[in-house]
Amino acid sequence: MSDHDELIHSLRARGHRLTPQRRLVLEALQHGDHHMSADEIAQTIIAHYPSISVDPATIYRTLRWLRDVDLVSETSLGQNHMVYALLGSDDHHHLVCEGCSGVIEIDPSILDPVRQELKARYGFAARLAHISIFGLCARCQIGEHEG
Amino acid sequence: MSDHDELIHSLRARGHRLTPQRRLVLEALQHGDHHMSADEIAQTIIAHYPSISVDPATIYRTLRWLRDVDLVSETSLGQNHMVYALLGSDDHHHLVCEGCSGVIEIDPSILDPVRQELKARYGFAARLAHISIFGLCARCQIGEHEG
DNA sequence: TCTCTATCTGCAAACAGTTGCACATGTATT
DNA sequence: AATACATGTGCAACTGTTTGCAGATAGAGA
Ligand SMILES: [Zn+2]
Ligand SMILES: [Zn+2]
Ligand SMILES: [Zn+2]
Ligand SMILES: [Zn+2]
Repeated sequence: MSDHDELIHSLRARGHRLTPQRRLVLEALQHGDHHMSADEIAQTIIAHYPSISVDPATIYRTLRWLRDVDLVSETSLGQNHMVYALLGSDDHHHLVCEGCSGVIEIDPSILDPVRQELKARYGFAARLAHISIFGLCARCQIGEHEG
Repeated sequence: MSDHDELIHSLRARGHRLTPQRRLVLEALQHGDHHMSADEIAQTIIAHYPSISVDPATIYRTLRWLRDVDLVSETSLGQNHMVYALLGSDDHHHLVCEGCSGVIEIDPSILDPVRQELKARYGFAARLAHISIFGLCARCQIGEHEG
C-alpha cells in the first residue's frame, strides 16, 4: 500500500471522507506556489476546472481539516490573511519584520530544543511547523529609539 | 521626570499624540482583567464614562499603536478574537491546546535561547512577549492515532 | 494666545474567516 | 445494487478587524 493510500485509509478509519472538493483543494496546494492564500487556492481550482466551483466556506473548512490532520500548515506572514502550505518538504520557519514587512526564511531546527522542553516539562506536543516569528530586522532596528 | 512622563515625552518626540481616546484605552487596560478583547475594552470605557463613545476602529488602531511602541501585547488564545495586555508585569506565555481549547501559562524564559540565537544569527529582534504556542495537551494526545 | 499642520478620529464600506441550517453525498453494510 | 446514516457542502448571515476618506484636533512654534 502506498503512503498515499495508507493515509487515505487511516483517515477513512477515523470517519473522514475524501470528497471531490477536498481533492481539488489538495491538488491546488500541490500545483501552486509554496505559500497559498485561500483565495489563490480558489483561483487555482477555477483555472484548472472552470466548470466547477467550490464554496469559500468549504475551502476554509477543508484547510482547517488538513491542518488538524497535520497535512497542511496555516501561517501568518504579517499580511491580513493566512497562507497555507503542504507539510513535509522544504521545511522552514519565517522571521517577519513589522517595520518593512520583509520575510526571512530560517532553518527549522532552531525550535527543536523548545519543542523538546515543552514535551518534557508539560507533556505538550507543540505544533511548531512552518511558523512565523514577528519582530524587527537588523535594518529596521536602526532609528527605533527616540530622536 | 517619572517613567510615565518620560515615555510620553519620548512618544511625542517621535510625532505621536496622546489623545483622549488613547488615554481611555490605556486606562481600560490598566483597570481590566489581564487579557482583554477589543470589545471588553470598549465595554469598560462605556462602563466608566457612559457619555463617551470611542469608535471600534479607533480602539483597534490604538491597540496596534500600543503594540508597535511595545506597551501592549496582542495574542491569540485560539478564540476568534485577539486579546490585549499591558506588557511589563506578570510575564508569561501560553500553551493552547487545539483539542480541548485549554490554556497553560508557562514561564517566559523558555524562549530566551531562541531570542538570543535569532539576534546573533540574523540580527533579528524577535517580539516574543506574551505569545501563544499551539498544539495538543497531554490528555488530548491520547487517541490521536488511527483506531 | 493664535496659527499651522501632521496626525488622529468617526463613519461606512470592505475584507478574511466562521457558523447555522437544510440538503447532498461518501462510505460501510447488506 | 440498494439502504442508511454520519459527515460534508452551499448558501446566507454574521463576527472580528481593516481601510479610505473627510473633517477634527494635539501639540509645536510664533
Ligand atoms: Zn525590517
Ligand atoms: Zn514558508
Ligand atoms: Zn487538550
Ligand atoms: Zn497571558
